[in-house]
Amino acid sequence: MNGSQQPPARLLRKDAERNRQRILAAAADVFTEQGLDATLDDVARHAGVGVGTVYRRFPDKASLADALFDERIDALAAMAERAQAEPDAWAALVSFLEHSAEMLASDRGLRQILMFAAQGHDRVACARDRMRPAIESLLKRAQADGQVRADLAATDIPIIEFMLAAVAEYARQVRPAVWRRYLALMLDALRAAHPPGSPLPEPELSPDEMVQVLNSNPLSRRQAPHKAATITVRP
Amino acid sequence: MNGSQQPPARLLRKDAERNRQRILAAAADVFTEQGLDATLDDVARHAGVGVGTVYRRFPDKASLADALFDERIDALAAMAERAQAEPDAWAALVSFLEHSAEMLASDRGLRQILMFAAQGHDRVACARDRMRPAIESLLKRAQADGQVRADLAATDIPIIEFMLAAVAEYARQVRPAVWRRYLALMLDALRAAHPPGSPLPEPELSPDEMVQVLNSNPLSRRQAPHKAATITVRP
Amino acid sequence: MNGSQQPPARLLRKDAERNRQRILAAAADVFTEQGLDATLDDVARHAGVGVGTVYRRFPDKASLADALFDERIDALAAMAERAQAEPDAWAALVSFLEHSAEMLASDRGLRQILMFAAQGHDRVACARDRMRPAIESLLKRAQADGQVRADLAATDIPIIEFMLAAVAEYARQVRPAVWRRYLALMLDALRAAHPPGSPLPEPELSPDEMVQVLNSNPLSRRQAPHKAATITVRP
Amino acid sequence: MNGSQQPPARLLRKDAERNRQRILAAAADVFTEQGLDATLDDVARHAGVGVGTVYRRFPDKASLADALFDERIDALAAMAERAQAEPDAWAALVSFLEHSAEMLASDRGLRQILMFAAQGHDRVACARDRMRPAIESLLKRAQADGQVRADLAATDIPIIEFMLAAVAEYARQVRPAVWRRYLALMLDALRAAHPPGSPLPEPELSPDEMVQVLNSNPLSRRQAPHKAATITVRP
DNA sequence: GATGAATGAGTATTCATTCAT
DNA sequence: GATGAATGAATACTCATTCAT
Repeated sequence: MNGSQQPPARLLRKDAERNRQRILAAAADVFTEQGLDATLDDVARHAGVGVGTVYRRFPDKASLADALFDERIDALAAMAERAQAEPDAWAALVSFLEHSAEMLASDRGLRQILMFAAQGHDRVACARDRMRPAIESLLKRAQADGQVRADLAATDIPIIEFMLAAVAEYARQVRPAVWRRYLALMLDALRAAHPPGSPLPEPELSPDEMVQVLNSNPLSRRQAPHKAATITVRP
Repeated sequence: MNGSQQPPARLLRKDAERNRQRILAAAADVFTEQGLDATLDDVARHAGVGVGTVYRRFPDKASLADALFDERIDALAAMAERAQAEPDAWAALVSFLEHSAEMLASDRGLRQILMFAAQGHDRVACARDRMRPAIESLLKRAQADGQVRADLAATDIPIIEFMLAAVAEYARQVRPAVWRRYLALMLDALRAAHPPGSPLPEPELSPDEMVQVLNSNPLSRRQAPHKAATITVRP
Repeated sequence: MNGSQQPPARLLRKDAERNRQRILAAAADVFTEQGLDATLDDVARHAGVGVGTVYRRFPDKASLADALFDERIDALAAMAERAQAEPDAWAALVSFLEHSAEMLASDRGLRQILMFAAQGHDRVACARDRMRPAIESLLKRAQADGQVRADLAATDIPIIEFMLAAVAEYARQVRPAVWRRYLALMLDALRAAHPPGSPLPEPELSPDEMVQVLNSNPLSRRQAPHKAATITVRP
Repeated sequence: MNGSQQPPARLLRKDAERNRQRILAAAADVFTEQGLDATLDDVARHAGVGVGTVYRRFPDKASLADALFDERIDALAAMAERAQAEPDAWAALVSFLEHSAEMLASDRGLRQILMFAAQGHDRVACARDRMRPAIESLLKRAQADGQVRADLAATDIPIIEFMLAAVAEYARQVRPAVWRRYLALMLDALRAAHPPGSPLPEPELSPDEMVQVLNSNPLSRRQAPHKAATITVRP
């Protein structure tokens, strides 16, 4: 999907890299099927390696989820960039929203990572950063064309995706495509042609706040992963 | 304790009912604060009863969550009914959406129940049924007045609530009120005044499907816990 | 040994108390045989209960060790008090040192608790406090009689015990009684009759420092046991 | 790497010896800081080699610790010999006791090896043997001068060191120098000038017994790791 | 020879649920 | 009926040791 596979900083031995890929693939499978509650033992079994191997590549469960997230964000970023090619600004934005929602709708693990997982670290921030310019450009262009309301911000886009992902998760067993209905609703809301009922009452989340949101979510509670000093205050 | 004194069944039931209420109240508190991950021991402690008592009243954790859900749905239904009093049809609908979203935004447990919990039984279906007429009436009236697009269905309303709840959960630590921004967007989408960008592409979830959705969600999935027999042979 | 069994603050149900005692006895056995590295599963198995039961009574492994320590300290305190009965001040001190070293020499678990375990909490401090008066009185009396050098402090006594325990641990398999040789040496060092080679070069550990020592030892690293706030400082 | 070029065995051994030294140095560092619980990966990383290389040079962790012990015993032996230079016999003995205790006090790993580690092989016995003559000579000379009690044996000296090491380990975080206090006490006990309270009650450990002690200590106990076969039958 | 990847039994701890008192 | 004691499978993660590259 995202062609040039982002290799882990230092090049791994060929077999190690193969295992790394196996693990990521297994994690994708297992998380997609069972959600993030799946055990790493399960992932390891699926990958045909020992748990130790999983832990050698990813310091903990959250990191594995992050890596997956990271990889998928690349795919989303690529989508955002591909969408720019679209001649019509509105069509470009819609195309991005639709394709990325399709991606979210078809991958339970990704959905859950998006909804719950996150990392106090740079990877996710980086990932977000990688997406942001493309999204901003899509949005600005549509706003410049007068096709999208001016009070919409770039950070609204991922949140809208998030809402659609929530619907997809909710109805996944019964009507996996029903999120399209709400995407259509949302698109109507984004149009600028009509006078909005009222100015949007809350400022958008700033990029900083987006990071904080991620850091405040469950999987992030990751205790100081590597030799961090821990001070304990008794209640 | 009062073993020898056999009180009439009625009275006992009254006593039991008091316990049941205590437990529900405690569960509300505890789940609201900590989400559904709170332990039943915690709930029991809050309620001032033993865990055993909780299990006497509710067959398992999911059922307790269901009962809570059930209760809150009553509150939502009441809200929907109160909203009818509003003279303006649009204002009535908005009032309902806003107040119920406020309720969801302030109660983590309820949010999680809405998002994940459910149990395939009649209680939840009944609960939904209780809400439906009021919601339908709110919606129909606003549609009749031409204030809301005609292709909106009654089942869309809870799903919109659900989307807002997802946002509230997501941003709870950082911007607990940001859901209002997306409510405003949604309201613009609901207005009928403007020509919709396109007809809504997916039919709404039917009431039956809403029930199925609940039945398909995590807390229900509880398969007979994996009880694998393990035989250990020493060398 | 220490007659009136110190009951856990709140009275336990009879069966629960029985289990508690079983667990303590099993822990004593197992720790004595294998040292503190024994697993709690092992202790539970020895006690004929499930691990969960052990965890119900003792929040973690260290607490179990503490409880044991606590119990034994009672026995030591009793010894110190019994020793007071001895008419001769020197004989009293020697009797205490000897009997308590015997106790340490015969119980590997106790030795290891003394050497490594400890608790950031009050139990151990309390335990120490329980012993201190008796030890101080034994020592002061012998010093008043001119039988023990004046520069010896009450906190030196437990440390001397500790040194003997270390020897006992070291030689346990080969010459379990050899500690007596070093006790005799030590006793000679304690005598005041002769002019000391030089004043003792380091001040004794103050009672406060004794507590700190315990708190700084491995088993204490016990992370905030119950809902303590944890602040994590990245390196 | 240099596969095709077959260097003479000697050269390889030289290279290997350099690695061996690196590993020992790294182990010294790491064990000194963190004690024997440090992982071999850590040691290897510090040494700038792979774990495999460590295993090529030392059959297991215990052997590495042994080798270190071995090396340090050399340093101790050197100390003992240097101490002989001291003109006064008592001063020579004190100098040795003090300097070797200082060494133990400043090296956690060495302390732990002394206290716990050992391996039933010849190396450690040899090491002990290397020290013995110097210690015996120091002691005999002081006894001949009438400065040290006659019933003291050469094997008492390492045990006294051991006791001081135990104190140093115990109080390391709070009062790292407090062992000097107990050294001073011990020195008073060693003096022959005064009539001993009583003859020492246990014979000293014989050199043979010293070896047995080492062989009986924890790191050796390593039983064939419990490898229990586990068969899991799903219901 | 050197490397570091792979292994997997082992550990402390949690929590839904059952059952004796 | 109520209580809370008991249970034990399950989970994330570690590390000594082996082995393919």
